Amino acid sequence: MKSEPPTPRFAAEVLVTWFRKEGRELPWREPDVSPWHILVSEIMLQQTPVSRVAPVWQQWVTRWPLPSTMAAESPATVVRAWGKLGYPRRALRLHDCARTLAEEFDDQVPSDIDVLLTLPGVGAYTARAVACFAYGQSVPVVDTNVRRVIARAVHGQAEPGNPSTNRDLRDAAALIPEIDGDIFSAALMELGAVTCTARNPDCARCPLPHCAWVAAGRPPYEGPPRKTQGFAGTDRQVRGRIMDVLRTASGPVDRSRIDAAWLTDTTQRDRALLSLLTDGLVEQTMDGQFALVGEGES
DNA sequence: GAAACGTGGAC
DNA sequence: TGTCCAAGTTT
Repeated sequence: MKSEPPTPRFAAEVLVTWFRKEGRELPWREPDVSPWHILVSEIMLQQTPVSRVAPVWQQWVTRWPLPSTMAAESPATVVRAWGKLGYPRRALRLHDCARTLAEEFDDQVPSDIDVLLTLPGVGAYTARAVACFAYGQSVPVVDTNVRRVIARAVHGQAEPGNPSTNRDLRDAAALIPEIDGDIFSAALMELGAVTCTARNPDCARCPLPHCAWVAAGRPPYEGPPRKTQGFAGTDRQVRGRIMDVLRTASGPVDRSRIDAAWLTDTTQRDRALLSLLTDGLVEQTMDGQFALVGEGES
């Protein structure tokens, strides 16, 4: 007899059960982790792998137990503690966020998605991740993993097309069960992170009772080539070099130290430095030296 | 919607 | 060795 695809409800129960048994024991998933610390983990995890986030997050939890304790620090201190997680503007925004929470939210992280969205560095993903993981709300949480799982299991495509927040949220919302919706959202992400991965999806271990992509014979991705972002020789690399000099230094440095960080193209070097000043990551001191913003404040 | 934005591990 | 990829947000 012909077997129908299982109902979404059935698939959801299977996935929730799988997650409870197989889900990774990540430090921010431990009981009694505060919403503030979950928010910190989510910001750090934006485009940065779990393995690199974990040790830094552990230090931050101990060092800054409340938004107000972080807000009391200079931006330079926070950016330096951010280390080499990448995209240091995130550290700056998180510091801003801490200040906002301390001053306007009584040191508490709001639970309402629309309020969360007003916080610096908090976008469509992070707002829902906090609502779901910190407050147990049954809401769709769409990251790159979820988009990939839905592309495969639901749409039968090897890879998702270009992101579309509204469409992606609708897709994910349609799958959420009435019971354990928060666990389900976490499970969907986890499946994409550990099993339904970008490179070598481990279909043999997939708990889903039905996958449209597998049913179609795992056809290769058909669609416009996705834009790959280079790095070597870009302004981003130069910014990274300059930030590394400033993070490593204990205080303001001479212009010559900045210049030594990128010798091949002085125009590009100047442009990168200017962009760091514009971003508010770097500042120039009265005597013409350069430093992480707020260096010497606290 | 496109482009910019770090860093390092894996293949 | 070079490309791909990682719990996205902002402009």
